[in-house]
Amino acid sequence: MKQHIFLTRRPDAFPAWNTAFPGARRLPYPASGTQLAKPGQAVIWLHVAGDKPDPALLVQEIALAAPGCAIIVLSNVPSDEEGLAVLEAGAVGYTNTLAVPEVLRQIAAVIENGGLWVGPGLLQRLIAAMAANSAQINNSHLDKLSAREKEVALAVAGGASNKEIARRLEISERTVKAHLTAAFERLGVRDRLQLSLLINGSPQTTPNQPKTVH
Amino acid sequence: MKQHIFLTRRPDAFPAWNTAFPGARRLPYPASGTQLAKPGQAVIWLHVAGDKPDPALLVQEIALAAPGCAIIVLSNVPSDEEGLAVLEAGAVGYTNTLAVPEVLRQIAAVIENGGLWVGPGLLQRLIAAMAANSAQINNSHLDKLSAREKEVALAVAGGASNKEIARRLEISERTVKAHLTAAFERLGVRDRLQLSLLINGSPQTTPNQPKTVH
DNA sequence: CCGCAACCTGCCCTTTGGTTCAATGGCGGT
DNA sequence: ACCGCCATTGAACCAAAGGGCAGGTTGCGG
Repeated sequence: MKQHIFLTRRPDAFPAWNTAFPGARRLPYPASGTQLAKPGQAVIWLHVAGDKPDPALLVQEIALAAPGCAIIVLSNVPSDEEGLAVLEAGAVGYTNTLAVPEVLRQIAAVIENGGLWVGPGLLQRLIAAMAANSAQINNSHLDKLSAREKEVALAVAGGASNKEIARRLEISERTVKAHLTAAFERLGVRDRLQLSLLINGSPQTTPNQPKTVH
Repeated sequence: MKQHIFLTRRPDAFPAWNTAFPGARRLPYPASGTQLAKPGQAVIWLHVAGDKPDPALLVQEIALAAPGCAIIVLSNVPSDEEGLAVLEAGAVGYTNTLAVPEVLRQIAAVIENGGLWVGPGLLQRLIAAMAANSAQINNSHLDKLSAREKEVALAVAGGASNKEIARRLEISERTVKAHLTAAFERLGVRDRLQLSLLINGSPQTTPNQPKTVH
């Protein structure tokens, strides 16, 4: 079992930590440049209260002061944004300051096995976002279009005007319009802007009324 | 401790599972419509070998057969895509079939505390993707616009027409156009479509000639 | 008070986008 | 040969977008 170190500005509170790890040390934030722990020999629990020192920056500093040590952030007011920021900065865990000892030990166990600990809420958001992301990559909408319609639709999704597309494909502007009208119909959108949102995979696409099919 | 059930097509292998959970049952895949476990009373470990039955669909079926039960997917050939798919489908864990008993117990503990278990590799990818995503949300372009211009710009980026925006903001359509003209000018774009691409953070935005400023 | 920026609007105009009603020709399947 | 799908186009038309000109209000800092 590695050495556990709690970093906090208020060294007098939070008995849950002592309960979870009786042998842990409890320290104030270290000064920049100091050595906090032997490389890789400790687990750092970082308590952040507000956003006065940017939590993400703090994590990066601590990482320098204790190279190779796992850093877990405990936040008084956890938010998905903050969690994302600290994890991006290199933390391996993010949870509420008020977590009960059992959960703290749980997290420690996961971290010591090389895992990352993320709260269910944030994780759900991550998964949803990622799924939406991959959905927009192999975006099946284009399969509904004919070869030529696809070309035109992609050009529109890139921001081109009808005239530009006509020049690029060496067809008349009228034909561009014809392909577009067909594409709108097939994809159930109203105009080129919504076509673009659909193809580019906008976060929140308004699901238009699909217009009576015939 | 809840009942653990292993679902696999090959009921003869994987002694690690028995080691981790000596009292666990081991069953073949259930037929559609059958009741697999009492609602919420079990943890289902689902072993998937290839992608013959789509793992995600399988998860959804199992979820019906054992409502309220946590489902953890064990994959012979884990991949980020597969992990993402099964988590999206409702699984609460995803790991390698070859996980050692200690890790299996670890996962079980996390799941029983209401957590989700995701391998570090996938999690890292999720975080990176999410970070990229949020970066494009608070994109600095909007800061160049006035409060009102920002509102209409966002509406346009969502696919709204001038008429709709006018109604929503309770201003005349002419004013909407005025705000838009100003926004185009400030952001150096030509029309609403390119505005949308800029704000929604299109992958490859054609960086238009910024039109001689004056 | 004056200048300035933001916000709001009407009138009128041009350009672009989108549709309706056509028609022509190729190509593959029945 | 015929049908369906696709690509192409013209003429005409209407709606939407975009912008020039002109004019208002409000609020804020010098």
